[in-house]
Amino acid sequence: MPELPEVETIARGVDARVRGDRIIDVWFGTHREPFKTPPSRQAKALEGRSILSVHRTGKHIVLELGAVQTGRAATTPSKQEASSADAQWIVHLGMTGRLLVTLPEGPLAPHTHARLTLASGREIRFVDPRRFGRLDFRDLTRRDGFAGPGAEPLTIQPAEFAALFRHRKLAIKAALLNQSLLAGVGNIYADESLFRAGIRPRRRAGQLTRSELERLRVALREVLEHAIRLGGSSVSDYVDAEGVRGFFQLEHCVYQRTGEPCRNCGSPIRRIVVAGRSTHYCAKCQR
DNA sequence: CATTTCACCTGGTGGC
DNA sequence: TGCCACCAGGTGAAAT
Repeated sequence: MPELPEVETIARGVDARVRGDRIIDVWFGTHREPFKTPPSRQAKALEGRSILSVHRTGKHIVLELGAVQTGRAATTPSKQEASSADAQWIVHLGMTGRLLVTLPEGPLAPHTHARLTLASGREIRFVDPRRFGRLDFRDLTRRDGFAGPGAEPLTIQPAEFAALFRHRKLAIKAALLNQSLLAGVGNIYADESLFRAGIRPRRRAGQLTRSELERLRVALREVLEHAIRLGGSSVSDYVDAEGVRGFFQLEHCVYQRTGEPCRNCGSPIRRIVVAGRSTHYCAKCQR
């Protein structure tokens, strides 16, 4: 379901609701797929920890966690900085995952795999029908904090961006989807940014000119920033932490618009398959 | 090593 | 209505 703008929207919403709260109880479902770290170990490690902050890295949501508090429950939210976190809970939403902050009495959605009861009375829920999402606990006293290999598309500079694609023979669309190059770009924003930059998805990454690459870098950043402002794209059932849909799907120029007229020139949008994924483009506007 | 293909899951849609 | 093929926002292992 979620690419960078959707994950950013969710992370911001969750942060606003649970920052400074504390995890007092953890329930996990019985399906094994969502758990990178065994669920029994994750549950034990999460219980009692305070949530210092929540943020996005690539398509991952990272909860920065403070040490387990002993004795009486703290009633005042922690003022600690994320830098003092000694653990992280890392959530990847896969294709259909949702991370919701609800009240415990709220209706339980099918395919709910995790419920974290908080001291405030709220609850964090992870729901994922297809079970492609992943939940992972990381002990920062034993290893470094989570960081994917891919660069952040919102802040990468021109030279570094160009270097990612140099000498590569694969299609630029496939390269954009490779999370170890850029973190956070998925099928929607790969297609939309290539349209905005006027570049055909099948062009070989290493053959793009310097100016085409710079157009692509700027187009990608603008598309992602615009989508974040609109709360992401709700193609089928994506919702943010409050269950609210995004609006960027209304502004898609090519994604899932096969046969419809190009918003720029009117020619029909084409659908092809690149890197095993549906790919949409305008043959006239993209060269 | 770089690149491509496919399996992993459930659910929705559209054709017959 | 039922059955089936196909499609879906992702990724990582296996094959090439």
